[in-house]
Amino acid sequence: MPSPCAHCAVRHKSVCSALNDAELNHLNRIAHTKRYETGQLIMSDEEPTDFFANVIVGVIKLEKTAADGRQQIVGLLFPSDFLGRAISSSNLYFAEAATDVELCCFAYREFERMLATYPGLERRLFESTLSELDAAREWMFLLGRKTAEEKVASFLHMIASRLPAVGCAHSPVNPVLSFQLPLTRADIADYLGLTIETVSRQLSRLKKRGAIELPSSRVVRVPDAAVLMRVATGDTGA
Amino acid sequence: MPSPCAHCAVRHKSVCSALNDAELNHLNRIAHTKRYETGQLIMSDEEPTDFFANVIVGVIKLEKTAADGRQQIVGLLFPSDFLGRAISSSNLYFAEAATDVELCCFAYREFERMLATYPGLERRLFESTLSELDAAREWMFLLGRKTAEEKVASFLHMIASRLPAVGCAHSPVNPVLSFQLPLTRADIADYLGLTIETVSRQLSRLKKRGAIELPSSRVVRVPDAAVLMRVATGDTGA
DNA sequence: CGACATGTTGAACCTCATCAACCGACGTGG
DNA sequence: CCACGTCGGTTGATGAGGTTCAACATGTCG
Repeated sequence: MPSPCAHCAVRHKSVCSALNDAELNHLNRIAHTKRYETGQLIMSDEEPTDFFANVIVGVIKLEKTAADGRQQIVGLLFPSDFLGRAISSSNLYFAEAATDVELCCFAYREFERMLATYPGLERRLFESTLSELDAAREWMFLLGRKTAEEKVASFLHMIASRLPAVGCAHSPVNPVLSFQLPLTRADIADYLGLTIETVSRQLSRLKKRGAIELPSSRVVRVPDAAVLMRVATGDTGA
Repeated sequence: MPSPCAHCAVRHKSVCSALNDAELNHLNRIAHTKRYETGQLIMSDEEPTDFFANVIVGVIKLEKTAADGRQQIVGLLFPSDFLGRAISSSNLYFAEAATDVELCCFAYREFERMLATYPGLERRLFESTLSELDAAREWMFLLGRKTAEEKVASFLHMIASRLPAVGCAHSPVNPVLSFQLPLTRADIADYLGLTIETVSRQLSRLKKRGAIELPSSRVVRVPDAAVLMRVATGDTGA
């Protein structure tokens, strides 16, 4: 009998890709699905969490909050991404569902044991941590050096490339990108180090420029990804 | 005969701490020392590098550059830190000596083999990567949400806590921190997402406030680390 | 319908970037 | 030896980009 994992949407992109079928069966035995609604806390920064998880559906924010209320999103998790600090003790940020979320969870203890048993798994996790580090550093450049317009354009470009293609299947000929924003304006602002007003204004600006269309406030169409990319890098024919 | 590593300054803090004496001897056989002067390129973002290294002496900048010349430092490496992406292929940033630097280098191939042989080593490297990720995310908050004054205060506080204690040994009673800045104003600006002028002004401001003293432009004294910390977090008795 | 959350737009303000002058230290060459 | 240029750093004047405060629009839910 085939493992339920065989039909998993993220089977070949998640950390599970490091495991063969037999090993996957083993992993599957300690796994269980969990759902969260938009806005729910998934991992606290105050008390330790007792599980790891693969993101199956939805988007998760990793966020830092200061005593005075300032917030900064320090990472986003998409389907196939891994949640939870392998090893580690304290969390310096918390995880919250940005959309409705479905996770494939592994109890802490048992997953640690799997890590020890299958070295490929730990290596795969290491690789994904290195990717997170790359992404974080990319974002450091954005936060420190990009203008508001570049930030918003970069954000849209990133979302367009990371979001699993959904809803744009109806016109396979036309390479127009169209997607739903998984984040509110407030979330986007907290991700880009801006205010919601500035985000809103820059979106309007990009629309006027023709770099994007906004059929509704949460839906974005990108007629030409290259144009958006050029705005994102400040490469405006100067 | 004791391994040369026995007297290494970073023996117990670097990744080497994962190895016992015999293993260390093995590692030592593939190691060699390299020196760089301030400003020298250590790892390029264009061509792959053929070695990993422990930082023995000095400070290294990890830096990103955009086509139009904008720069952002995305990480600093201090003695005992590890340089080089275990695994990985391309580098998205380059490494440059911020001060004169001494490295303990390992050839790529052979170090990879050691990683496979001693799983503790890979795990130790994984842990240090997680710490880097934490640091990067901490810095994302700084870049996105802190004011110029908070940024500079945070930077000084970070340096004070990471820099190996040197030169302040003459007054063990008084807990005054005093240290040399390993970075120029331009570097500090690139690390904080500011301009050199703003960095300079904020340093003067902190001096006027009494949060720091500046015996010379590169030497900082911190009479009270708690005061500096409060400025760094915007906790100014509001 | 009203209450509330989300998003847009306008006007005033402020922080920080920009441009520029200046200082001291250092090294070089006439 | 001093004139000179360069480099790192400081300080001032000015202005732009983003924040703040505020009003308004839109959509959803009881």
